[in-house]
Amino acid sequence: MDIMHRGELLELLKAVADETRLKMVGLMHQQERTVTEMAGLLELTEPTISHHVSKLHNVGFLRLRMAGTQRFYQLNEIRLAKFKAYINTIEALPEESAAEKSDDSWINALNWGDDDKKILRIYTRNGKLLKLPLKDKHMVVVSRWLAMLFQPSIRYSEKEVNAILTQIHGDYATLRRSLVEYGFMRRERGGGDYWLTPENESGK
Amino acid sequence: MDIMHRGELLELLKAVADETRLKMVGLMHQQERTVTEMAGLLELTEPTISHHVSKLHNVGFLRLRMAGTQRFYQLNEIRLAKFKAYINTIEALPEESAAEKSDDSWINALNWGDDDKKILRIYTRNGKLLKLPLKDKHMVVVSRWLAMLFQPSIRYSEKEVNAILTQIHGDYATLRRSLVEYGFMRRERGGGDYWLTPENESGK
DNA sequence: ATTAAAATTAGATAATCATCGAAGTTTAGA
DNA sequence: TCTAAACTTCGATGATTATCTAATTTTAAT
Repeated sequence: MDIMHRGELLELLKAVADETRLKMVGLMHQQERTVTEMAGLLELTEPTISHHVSKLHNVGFLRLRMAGTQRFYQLNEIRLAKFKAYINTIEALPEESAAEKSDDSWINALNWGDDDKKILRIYTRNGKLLKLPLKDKHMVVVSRWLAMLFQPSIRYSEKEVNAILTQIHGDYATLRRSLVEYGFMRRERGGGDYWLTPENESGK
Repeated sequence: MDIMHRGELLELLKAVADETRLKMVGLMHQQERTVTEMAGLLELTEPTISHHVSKLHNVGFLRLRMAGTQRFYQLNEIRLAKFKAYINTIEALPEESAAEKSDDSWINALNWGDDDKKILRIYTRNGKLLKLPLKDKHMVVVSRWLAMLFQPSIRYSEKEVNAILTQIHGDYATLRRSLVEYGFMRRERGGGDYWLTPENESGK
């Protein structure tokens, strides 16, 4: 798997090095929680909790399930396990190499309309998703981009799909569902492999 | 050993969730470093590095060796290992019980002069050392207090002494040496057990 | 005693960020 | 189409803190 650089571990540490967020991690362990629920328990306002949820979610510490007007957040145990594993190398973290520093030129290289490029720029940096879009329109654009990570005519197991998407954002499950929901990928009825839908193979 | 509460782990996380300090952790791994040296390497001023060293040292992440006007800091691997171990319980940390919340009344109960009590209050909170005193006079007062953690006429192995002192501050080695240096404890020539010096048994 | 080196402390500034109230968005249902 | 609930976003505020310069302390050496 990929190596963790100092900058990445730093982001995870910052996400968790806050009293309120540390409490929230405890609350979202082994059960789903809504923003309103946590606001009540911690005696803070909903905007404040929403702010913290966003910080935790953006680094992939949370999984999200949407149901009606509610959003159920829960700890992403896999991401957390990775964090714990990387902590063990905290004294010996490699520098970020210059090559992989801030580069968004890949967006320009896309054969897309300017509007879509602008949207993509909102949510990505260095080829990673900073946060998940809320607006449907934006999520479609992001999903179209994600579809480019897969090869035409190839069948992927769920595990493989997750492995690819987790490079982009910790909440790979939400990304995977969006790919299917917006028609960029299909899967066999009742579960099984995934593959690109033909009309989207070109990424446009 | 003792249980780690949320507040304690939070302190450790905050100490390490900073870009400069994370770099410093790397620098002080497997070798001693001085403030001036790190200031040069990180291109920051000495006061800035001193500030960060203090944050790391206060939570016990560093060991200190003094030599002339220089202070050599190095990672306290034991404390770091403990931190790594506790990270594994991050989702399920207990609250701090009300009983162990902010209580400094124990200082008043001491049969000491007001000046010494005042000094002790500078460096301690809730029975723990916030930071190590620099002034000799202050360190003597702190050492006299530390001596009260031991029983008269009992011999302690170095391991036992360390176990007791580590409850007070992560840099137990410095504390242990101070106890001997200021005459509150003695040890056999050439190493071996420690014991309280008789004239200090009463803690005064 | 003076001086020099290393480190810390004091005080100031600027940036970051947790929190809030108000306003906007999305979804479900009447 | 209107309303209500859940959540997010916006804009503002206050607290924290990383960093600096200047001043102080500590130790060693001349």
